[in-house]
Amino acid sequence: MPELPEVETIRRGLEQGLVGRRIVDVEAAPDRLRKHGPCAWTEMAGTTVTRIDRHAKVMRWHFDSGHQASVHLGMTGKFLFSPPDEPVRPHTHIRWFLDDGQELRFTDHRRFGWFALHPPGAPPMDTDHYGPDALDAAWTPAMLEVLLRGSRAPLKAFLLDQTKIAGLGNIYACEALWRARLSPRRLASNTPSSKVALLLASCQDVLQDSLAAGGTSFNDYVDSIGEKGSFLFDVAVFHREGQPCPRCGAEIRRIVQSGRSSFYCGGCQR
DNA sequence: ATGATCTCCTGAGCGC
DNA sequence: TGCGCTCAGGAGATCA
Repeated sequence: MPELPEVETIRRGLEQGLVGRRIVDVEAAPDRLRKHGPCAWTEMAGTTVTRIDRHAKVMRWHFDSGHQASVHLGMTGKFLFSPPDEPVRPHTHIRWFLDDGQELRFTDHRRFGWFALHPPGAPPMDTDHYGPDALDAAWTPAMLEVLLRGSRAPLKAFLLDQTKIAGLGNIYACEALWRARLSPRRLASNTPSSKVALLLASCQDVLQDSLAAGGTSFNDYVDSIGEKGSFLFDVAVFHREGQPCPRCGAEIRRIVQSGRSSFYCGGCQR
């Protein structure tokens, strides 16, 4: 489940292997992904990706033709560089044939991801409704506090809301709340002022720590070269129901909030 | 207007 | 062993 650190790791991998390479040809199955933008993917043939940036979990590819593509990996989206003779895996939706003889392949078996190609002069608006990227240096506790006070959702739902703070997913929302010693059930608007700075720092630190470790390697996450995350990132509560809290020893609980699992320590998260 | 729920999709994991 | 059921979850659509 790629979240911000995983997407950033993949973005860096693509920056190494894709940027500056001419795309000789593209083979695509247009109906296999849930959203593919106004342009046919084959319009990428003959272009070169000049830059890749990222907002939250969405990558933006810039082409020398002026096209731009928004890319979301959903739950299971993956990019893999492959030699051309490598067998094509099931659920491969796009293949880019590069001028160095390599292929880049996009696979996504659950098809929650999207690859939206937009024409020159019509920049994608896919993330216009997003809040600032969680790692944006411009964040201040005061900004976060305004958003918290204006919400009636539980803290966990608040952190998952990409229109407020963009980039956190289920894993890091759980982990950030644990670090801040805040219960996922607490209403966002009831977050004590004295805790807002800690919550912001916890969100950013958990993402930075994971990024430093190459992304959490849960389930089937791999970076663009096909390597698993280095797995150095230590998860305190996520998927650890029934185990002792590494901080206070109380049992880690699992509850369902807005249809998603929240893991937290009933002992030290208030 | 806001938050909760439903929906998409498929493989993994489980019980019988 | 193998079938079939449930679950996971990002985020847009829909409901309350």
